[in-house]
Amino acid sequence: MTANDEKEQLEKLRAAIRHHAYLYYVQDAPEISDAEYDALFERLQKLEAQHPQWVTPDSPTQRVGGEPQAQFVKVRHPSPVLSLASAVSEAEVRAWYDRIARLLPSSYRPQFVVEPKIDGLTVVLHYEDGVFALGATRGDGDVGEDITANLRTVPSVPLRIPLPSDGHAAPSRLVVRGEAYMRISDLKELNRAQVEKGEKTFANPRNAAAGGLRQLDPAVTASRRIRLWVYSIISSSGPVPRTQWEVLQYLRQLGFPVNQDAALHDDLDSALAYAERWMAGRDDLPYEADGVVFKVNDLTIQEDLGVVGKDPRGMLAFKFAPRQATTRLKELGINVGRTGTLNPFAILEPVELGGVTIERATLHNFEDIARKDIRVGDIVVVKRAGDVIPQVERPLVELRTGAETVITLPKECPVCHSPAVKSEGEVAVYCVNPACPAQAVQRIIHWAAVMGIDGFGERLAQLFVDRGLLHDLADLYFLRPEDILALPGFAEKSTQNLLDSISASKTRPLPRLLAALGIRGIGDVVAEVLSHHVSSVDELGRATAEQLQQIPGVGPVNAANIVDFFASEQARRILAKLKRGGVRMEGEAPRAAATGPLSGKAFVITGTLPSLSREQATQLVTSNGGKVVDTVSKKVDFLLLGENPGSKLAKAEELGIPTLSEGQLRAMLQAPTGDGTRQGGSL
DNA sequence: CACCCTCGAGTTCC
DNA sequence: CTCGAGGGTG
Repeated sequence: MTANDEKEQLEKLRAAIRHHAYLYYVQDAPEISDAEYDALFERLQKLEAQHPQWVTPDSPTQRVGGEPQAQFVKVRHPSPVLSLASAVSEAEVRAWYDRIARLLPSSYRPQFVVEPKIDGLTVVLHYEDGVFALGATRGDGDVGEDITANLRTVPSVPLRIPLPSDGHAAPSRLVVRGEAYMRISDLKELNRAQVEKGEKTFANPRNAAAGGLRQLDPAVTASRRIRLWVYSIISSSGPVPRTQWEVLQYLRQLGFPVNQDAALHDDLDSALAYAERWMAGRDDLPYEADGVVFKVNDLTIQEDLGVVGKDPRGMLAFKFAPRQATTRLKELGINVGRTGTLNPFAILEPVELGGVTIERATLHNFEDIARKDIRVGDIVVVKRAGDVIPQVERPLVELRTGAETVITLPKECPVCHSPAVKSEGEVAVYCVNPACPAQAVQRIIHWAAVMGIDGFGERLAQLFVDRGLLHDLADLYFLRPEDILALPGFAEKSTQNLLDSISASKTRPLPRLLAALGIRGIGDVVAEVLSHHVSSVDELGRATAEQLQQIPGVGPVNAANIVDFFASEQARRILAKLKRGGVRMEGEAPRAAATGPLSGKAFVITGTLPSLSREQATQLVTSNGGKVVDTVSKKVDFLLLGENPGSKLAKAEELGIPTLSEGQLRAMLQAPTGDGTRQGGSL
């Protein structure tokens, strides 16, 4: 074989390998087996080894290797690489549309391209004379980092723009923007390998791709199975299509990998419908997406619309509200409850979920932690219960590195360092010190909330305790204006408001008072029942356990809790102080349950009512003889239904409980005699 | 004694 | 909202 023959064969091999790599990585439709591909590749390597002078930078063999770099060089982008404004609801997308429509000629109806928003790392690729010359991260949008050596190892990054099939000539200079990402399956594999090597695992594909591309040693990047999708042209020496849709076709023709799920729509409704449909199937995608991007198709219009900050007006990310996220559990925190319970919570690496950044989440209790085997350092799945309260669902055990630490029961209270105890057969762990300052703060907050001292929450309670102004809840009634005024954030007016609010709390109905004391196991409902059997706090204090157990809803445990409470030195002191402070400790005139058209009926309120606050609605129901309870159960007669109801509605439907609107409730009150309601017996 | 139903307690973020 | 557990019932 002559040298010329060999050179020709070498070129053919390269072309064949490029072709098959393109089919495999870009089209995802290989025509030959992996083994056949490997054979071609080995043959090329051998030829190049024999003729090093023929090795070119765009040869498929040049994807691997390269010298590790000392650091990344900064690269200025030819024009700013913009970011995206985002929306989390259809309403926000429509609001965006309304904003841009006002800037457009009134007769103009924009088309939209909807593209998946890939969870990856934005990269900028430069081609000189059709050859991959420079690749950079987005950085701050103006300046990124040169990661050319690493991007060369990514198989779907064309090292040379494949010759287009339809006669288009590749421009001599072309800069494109794309997203480097990992498939979910590849990430899993990578994490498995990381665990074996005892190295750090990745919580999501974006971190893995970003970590992979920011390796100083390209050989490491090469092992990461990173992929690419390209979706826009940043600059070109040749003609550029005038619409986004044509840009995607053009990039595809040039041989770049372009996501297949992009779609062109003639109006916003159609685009939104497509987006919703596509998002619904997101769990089945091989890659992670965090939403879609809406782009005004006409690029001239996009330019005319301009930029706000770094966000082009002509584009919008429509993110789906994820129901869960994964992040690292950095540390274990412990809260002290009002009753002395030590409650574990997770301190997390901040993660966005449903439009808010989550930094903490409840871990419920230590048994739950043990059952789920949650450890400090774990990557955990976090979700928001009822779309509000973050909780740690489970650890991703397969992502463990061995550096995680098992969570054990606390030995002592994190605040007062008294011993922590767990009684047999009980889940909760308690701080044994009744004088624990953390408990005092919680009891004060509870008192203030139940007695209706507005605006006195955790922050203030903590502040007042720290400053030595409050040692227990009864001290509230001995606060002096000058002490409050000296505190940060308080002036004349706010001081007076607080004092007025405290003063107003001195005369509350007996059930409020009983609930506010914070006796373990005694909440709103039991306090209400108790108030029908005693006329004052003192009378309750004199009751024996046997007497208390006669009261419905009070069993041996609650009876003992009540007796123990009144026997404690601390409680006696506080009760005496409350009396001195002028707090009324008796009920009003002997009370019988109010009677009226709603007698004997139990209501649950859900959602926002048109004209009544929750408190007003409760008042309205109780003053007409009805009862308002918090949870839907078989004993509930009606669900009072407002706007945006929560899960109570589903529960009520399940139990076949009728719902009422505020209007229907009012109509029931108007009715001369209820609808055959039995008169609730007064106790 | 084994269930079922309700209540209490604690929870996060804006 | 969720879970544990108290209280009542069969």
